[in-house]
Amino acid sequence: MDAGDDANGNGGASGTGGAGVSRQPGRAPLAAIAESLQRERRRAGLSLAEVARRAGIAKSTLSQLESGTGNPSVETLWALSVTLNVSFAQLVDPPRPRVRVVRAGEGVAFAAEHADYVATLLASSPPHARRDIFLVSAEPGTARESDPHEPGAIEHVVLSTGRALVGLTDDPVELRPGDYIAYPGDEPHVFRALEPGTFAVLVQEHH
Amino acid sequence: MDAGDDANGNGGASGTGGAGVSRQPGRAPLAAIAESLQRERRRAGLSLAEVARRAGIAKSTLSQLESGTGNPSVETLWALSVTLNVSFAQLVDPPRPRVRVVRAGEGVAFAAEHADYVATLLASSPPHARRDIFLVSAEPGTARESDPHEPGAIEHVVLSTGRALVGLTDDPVELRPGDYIAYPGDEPHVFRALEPGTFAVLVQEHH
DNA sequence: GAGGATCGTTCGTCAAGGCGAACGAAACGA
DNA sequence: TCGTTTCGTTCGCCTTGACGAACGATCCTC
Repeated sequence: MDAGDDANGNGGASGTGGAGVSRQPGRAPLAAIAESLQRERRRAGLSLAEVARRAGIAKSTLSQLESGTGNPSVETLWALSVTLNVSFAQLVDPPRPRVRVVRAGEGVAFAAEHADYVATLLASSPPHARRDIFLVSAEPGTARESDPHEPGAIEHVVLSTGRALVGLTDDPVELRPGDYIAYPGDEPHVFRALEPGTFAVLVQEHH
Repeated sequence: MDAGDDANGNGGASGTGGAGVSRQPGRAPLAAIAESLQRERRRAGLSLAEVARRAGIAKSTLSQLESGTGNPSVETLWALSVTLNVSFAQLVDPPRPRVRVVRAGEGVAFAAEHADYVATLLASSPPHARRDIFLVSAEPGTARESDPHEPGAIEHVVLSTGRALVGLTDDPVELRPGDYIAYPGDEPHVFRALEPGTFAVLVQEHH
């Protein structure tokens, strides 16, 4: 991984973890951490000093970590994971190849259920790519509640204009233009426009 | 760009979390680790001394960790996760739904090579699913030309506000709010804002 | 109650993590 | 060529994690 992702993902841990759990390699994956740190930093196009500054650690420390020397504390690694926008688990867990199966016949059939909610499919996922991109146009009124999708699904929303309450039904977040949110698509979630002319970009990932 | 991310991640949460970006729990979850350690140990019905012995660490150390004091190194936590048969991620991440929010203006801003172009990484891709989501903020002026990425890469752009010329360098297309374009990322492409305050959502896929 | 065994915490010591500063290497420009 | 800037590594110093031993508390049995 890069990193991240998890956005979903991996979420967690869970996810990941899951798997990983049980049999972990006896040795702590310091080398893997070193690799991940450097890869993610380069990926972001940042210098060692810059990342260290943002994470609030010494660049000498980061240098040692990237070279595989050292055994970082949880706080140090956490700060780096936050700065690099990578899930903590992903830094530590050896990136295992995950084979995912997309079952035949699966597909998110999408239709606007409510008049005050319109989603336009911009890019549909080919058989093996698993992401759909929607442009969502919504007006204040009924919220659009979605039943959970397949396990592991993740949704990303970037609000373009207006205001909206988005996220898990339990705990929605108010978004303003430019705000971004990601949440597990396999739990009940909601999209409720708070202003007329609310637009958003929705990226759905299925696994 | 790419980056990673997790944006979503879960988060980072998952772990990681997030990153800097967003606000994950800014603080390292030492309290959560403490709780998890004790819960898992009790679940296994083992004494503190026994777990310490199996993990090869001092029981005093484990005692402190379970009390929330201390900031364990990766090796120490790893040894405990193996002994308790719990994924490392699970120890660190509180097993909760991960919702990640990146507010406008937050996030890892990619510095733009040009002053009039800023891309913010919202979600980065995991190792095998590769997609990065960026919020692009651009001002009229120099165009932002990108060198080709890996073969097979595809970019999707949804314009939120303003106007922009987007697409292959040879044949860019003028986008208005709500417009969408997709083009091969492995050919030279360009993003040129035509109005001040132009925002767009960029989804990169690599293969 | 005294003795023993087990539990988890606290204390003193030592090694290692983390830091700032200095250093060499490489890339520009004058 | 020299000076400047930026990169990443290396070098002492100090703080802190980790250890082992001792300690009080609890729960037994005799």
